[in-house]
Amino acid sequence: MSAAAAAVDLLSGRERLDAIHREVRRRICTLQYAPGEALKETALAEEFGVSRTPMRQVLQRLEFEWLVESKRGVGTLVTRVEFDALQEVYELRMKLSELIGELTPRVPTPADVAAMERLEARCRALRDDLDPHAFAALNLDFHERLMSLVGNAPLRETLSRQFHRTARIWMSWGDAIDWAEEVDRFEREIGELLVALRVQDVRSVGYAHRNHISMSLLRIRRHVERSRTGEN
Amino acid sequence: MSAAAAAVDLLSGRERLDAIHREVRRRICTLQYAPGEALKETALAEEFGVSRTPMRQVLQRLEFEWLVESKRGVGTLVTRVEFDALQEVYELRMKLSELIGELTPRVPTPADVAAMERLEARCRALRDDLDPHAFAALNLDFHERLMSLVGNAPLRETLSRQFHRTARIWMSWGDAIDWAEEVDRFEREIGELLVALRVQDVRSVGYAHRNHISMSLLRIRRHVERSRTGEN
DNA sequence: GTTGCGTTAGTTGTGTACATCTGGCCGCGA
DNA sequence: TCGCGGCCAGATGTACACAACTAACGCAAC
Repeated sequence: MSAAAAAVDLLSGRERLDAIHREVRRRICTLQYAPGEALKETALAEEFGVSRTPMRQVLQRLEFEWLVESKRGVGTLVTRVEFDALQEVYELRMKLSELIGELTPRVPTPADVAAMERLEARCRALRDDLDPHAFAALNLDFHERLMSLVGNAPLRETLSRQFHRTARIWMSWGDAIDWAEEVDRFEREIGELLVALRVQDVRSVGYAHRNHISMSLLRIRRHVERSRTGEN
Repeated sequence: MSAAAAAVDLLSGRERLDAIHREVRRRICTLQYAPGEALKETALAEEFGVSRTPMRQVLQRLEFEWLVESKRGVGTLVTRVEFDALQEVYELRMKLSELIGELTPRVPTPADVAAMERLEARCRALRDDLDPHAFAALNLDFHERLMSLVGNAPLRETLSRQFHRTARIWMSWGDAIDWAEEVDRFEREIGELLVALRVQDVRSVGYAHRNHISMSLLRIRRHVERSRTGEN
């Protein structure tokens, strides 16, 4: 068992499986596990100090979330991020984000504002110290904060599911991405959301988030088209 | 192994698990398994001719869909349908239904119209021969047909997930429901959808479906409030 | 050099024994 | 008669051995 997995060893039953699931999902979404990479049940089980049986439960759950794909005799492959499939996810995420403020959201508290301000500070710190993994981690934490405002549980679950499916798309470009610009845009999104949060206008939070998803999609599409014409 | 499960015995691997999953889900949604009932892994595994291991995979999948809940030492309980939780699902389903025609739907074909007309005929036949189980089965088939029009795969998956979660609510009322009226309403919904289908207007299909979900929610709410005041 | 095939190491899928826990039953005592 | 507490049948959770399958490697024939 590894040191990183020692923390989850204290937990038992369902909580332990949830912790392992979150950890593996985080590794996938931060590209610690590369797309196409084969995860081995035995190795993961040993690392987390469990047998293959519960480990397989976790991987099956990740398969439902479209993050891995088990192939008999081969391994459990981390899914590749393909723009054509993810475009549909983006379109759905845009529509779902509008619903954040429409379906009985939770009223923002000063604690929410403070937490978002901390995220803003972390984002600012990234401008001078670029680190794709740290950027991805910030993105995940930001998402979790945003989700805490969603009062409708099924909507929250659906949003999270679709978010994690697309979370890796930024990381998969390698050096073709202008990180400074991305960090800048992200900081601006957090800033916009803070304005809406301070006046407790969750509807505007949802719309602002939708706009940023929309702009992300446009940038991704431009990038894909450029690289495709470049190949031809 | 039972006779009903002999059909799935020919399949192998993932297809077999999918078939078992659909069958158990159908039994839950048609109230063949009552809410609160304890399903036993061993009994189900024996019936479907598999061991506990793959049977547990199916049940875990049903747990993700909120249709069952595994409790150690007790059994795998079919979840109860509680209005307060399902109200959120209904609100999300209404919004999602509007998206059916907005997110690149498939263009309806004459085959779609014909299939929907067959469903209409089945519904008409139910008026004279009331059978809650047959009504539920019709509802499931209708849903599947409707979903075939949804071009956006993540939306289709989300809609199905939330539909199955609420599919049992009609059945759980027992004799308090006016079946003739429900069948009548359902036939009218199919009729409205047919009008839109014939002119290939999927957007109207989505909106009509949303309206019927909305009216369903109102009727359910009235029913719940009436029964609650009756209890006090 | 290239193509084809048999072998094999290694992976996921399945079956099964055992560990752990739960809820009800039974019996004892007040 | 009621209440409490230990016992136990039976359920899910876990570990592990084995089956089934895949891809790559080596070798032989052309």
